[in-house]
Amino acid sequence: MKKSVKVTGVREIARRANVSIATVDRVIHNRTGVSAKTRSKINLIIQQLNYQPNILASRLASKRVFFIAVLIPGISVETLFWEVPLKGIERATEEIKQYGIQLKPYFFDLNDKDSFTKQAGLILENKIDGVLLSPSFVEESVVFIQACKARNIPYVFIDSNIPGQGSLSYIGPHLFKSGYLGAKLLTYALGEADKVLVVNISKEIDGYIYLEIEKGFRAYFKEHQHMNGIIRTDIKHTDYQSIATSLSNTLNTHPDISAIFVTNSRVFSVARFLEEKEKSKLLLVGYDLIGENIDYLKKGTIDFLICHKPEEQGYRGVMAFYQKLVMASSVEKVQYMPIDIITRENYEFYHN
Amino acid sequence: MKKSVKVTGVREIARRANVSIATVDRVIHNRTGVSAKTRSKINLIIQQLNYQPNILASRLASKRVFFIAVLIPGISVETLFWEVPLKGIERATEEIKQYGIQLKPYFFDLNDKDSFTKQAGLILENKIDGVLLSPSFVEESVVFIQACKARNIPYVFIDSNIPGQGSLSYIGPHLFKSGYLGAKLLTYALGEADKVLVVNISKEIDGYIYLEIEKGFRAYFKEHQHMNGIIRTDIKHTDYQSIATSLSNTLNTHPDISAIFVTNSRVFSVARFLEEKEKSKLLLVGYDLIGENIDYLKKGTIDFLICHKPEEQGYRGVMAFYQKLVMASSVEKVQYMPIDIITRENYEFYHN
DNA sequence: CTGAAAGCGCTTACAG
DNA sequence: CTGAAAGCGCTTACAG
Repeated sequence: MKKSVKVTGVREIARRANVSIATVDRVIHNRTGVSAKTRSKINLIIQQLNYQPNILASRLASKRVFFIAVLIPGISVETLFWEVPLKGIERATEEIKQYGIQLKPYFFDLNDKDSFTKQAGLILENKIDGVLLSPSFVEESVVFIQACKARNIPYVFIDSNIPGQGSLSYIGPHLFKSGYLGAKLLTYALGEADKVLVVNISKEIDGYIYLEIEKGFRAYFKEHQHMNGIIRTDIKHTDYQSIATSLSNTLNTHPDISAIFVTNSRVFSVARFLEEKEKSKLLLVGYDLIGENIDYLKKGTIDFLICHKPEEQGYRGVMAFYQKLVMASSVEKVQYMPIDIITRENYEFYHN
Repeated sequence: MKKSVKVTGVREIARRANVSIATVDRVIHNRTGVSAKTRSKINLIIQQLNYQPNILASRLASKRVFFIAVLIPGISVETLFWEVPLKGIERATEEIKQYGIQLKPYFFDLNDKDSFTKQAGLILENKIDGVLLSPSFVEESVVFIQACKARNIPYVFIDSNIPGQGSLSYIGPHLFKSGYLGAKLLTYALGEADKVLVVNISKEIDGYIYLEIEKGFRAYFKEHQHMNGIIRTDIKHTDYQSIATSLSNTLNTHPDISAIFVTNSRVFSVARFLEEKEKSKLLLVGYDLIGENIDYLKKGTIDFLICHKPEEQGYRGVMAFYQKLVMASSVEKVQYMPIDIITRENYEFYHN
């Protein structure tokens, strides 16, 4: 059997540099213990040959396993949404487990900032090579990623971003433009003098996410010089009764509201209210393809749902680490997801 | 250095079966030259161990290269659309070339059935392991895939389907539902008595694709008991003058048309006509995010573009073969693409 | 029908 | 700071 004919492997580099392949390996992986002279000689040859390491051989020979911590909200009745990114994370994990990447999930409670901090602390106790996280709580996230930085652990944001924090990547929506599109969708049912209602149902009303979405929403109306008044309602209690009471008040005060924009996935509660009050004709737009929302979309109570490819966010989040750690290639710093417009005519193709 | 501790590799199987690893390899790959007895003994052990071959090692050791032929329309001014699937094909190829998959493109002319048949003939002259094709010409495609079947070559359809032909996979839109959604989009600007116009600009007016789309389109109006009349115009010559003349006639005959649906990417020509005649206010819906369409979308002359993820179609088409040939795993028979609704507010996130 | 051995292109202790 | 050699888990001629 003939010796390798590959003229661009470590063996060939070693031959040209007059060193052993072990030394070549040290240079390729930037390890210590090589004289500056040897190092630069080898680097030159690597350039000349345009050497691309064989990932298969590399992963096969190496026993090293990369551990990636995943810090996202746990799945509850209230946050079914997070099922879907998790599914994407699992799909990616399945695809690349052969390459020695292992995921460790840490779930926090979206109603409890402390749970985030606690899980973040647990992550730091272990030896990990990366963190995939949803920075739902901005301040707590910043504290955590400072600690990651100090330890030289790369991190990737999904779902929402904290700009300027040096993340390996952000994978998620352009929130401003998402709100902007939401406003546009409302206009399909808007008379000249009609008012629109923005509903925010969340304990975290001042969160970065909602602020960005609302900015985009208002920008649309401003740019298009629509004279329609924008009413805003904040509902801090997420139980149905609180929501119904609040909406009842608002709609009584402003009978000329003809379209409603809900800034998150709790739009189904608004849909329920409209059905009960027989106001289903109001145009209703909200977020996310969760089961309850789909029901109202099918019935026509919800007219549009906006989605940001949650499954793909999870998938790409894991893949970002695969690219960096296994392939040693660069990762796009910002990966905006499409802002999908979902109606009852096309929702089935976005499900899962 | 310790011997492998992996208790589930070929070595362990060989040890348990009291044979050499070469024989195990023969059984794993269903090769001949193993006695029935030995074969079943080994298969049993494989089951017991739930053995999963190490793809890395397998591809590293094997010098075999899989050749996949790609049979799609060439890119011309008229068919810029096909740039995008090709991009997806190239991206996938780049990702998996390490695994010994090589692509060979064959381009045909969408205006010339013979060119399809000719390229198909060229493909069959070579030794190939799979074909990725757009079955733009149904009859010619059927002839070709019969030949593939006879040679046991798997094939994958993208962009449009020929159902019941035993393809490894179909990756593309659900055309009926795409037309159905198109109809829905038109209704956002429809008065009770308005008429809608369906425009088909193509030499191949009776193609399977257009028929399916139109079926879905008409189904929507029927199901929703809209009384709006549907006018249909076929334009067999794709130059602008022919299109303008034809549209001019139709719109003069039916001044009550308020919305237009173009069944393919040539919607930009209709947009140009509307602008020139100062009829930009008509609602206009068409297909595909090609440059010229984007221009009119931005200006508001085109209101909606429908897209079916052309880049992903190409990407997944290649990956289907990777899954089958390299991973030896199963492939989903039908992979419907989302039917994306594109407006000027969200188009940028679908581009490329 | 079956097996021994070389090899795929890397990485990893270990010895010096 | 450097190198020789074993090994990762498979596949592939070749010999019998």
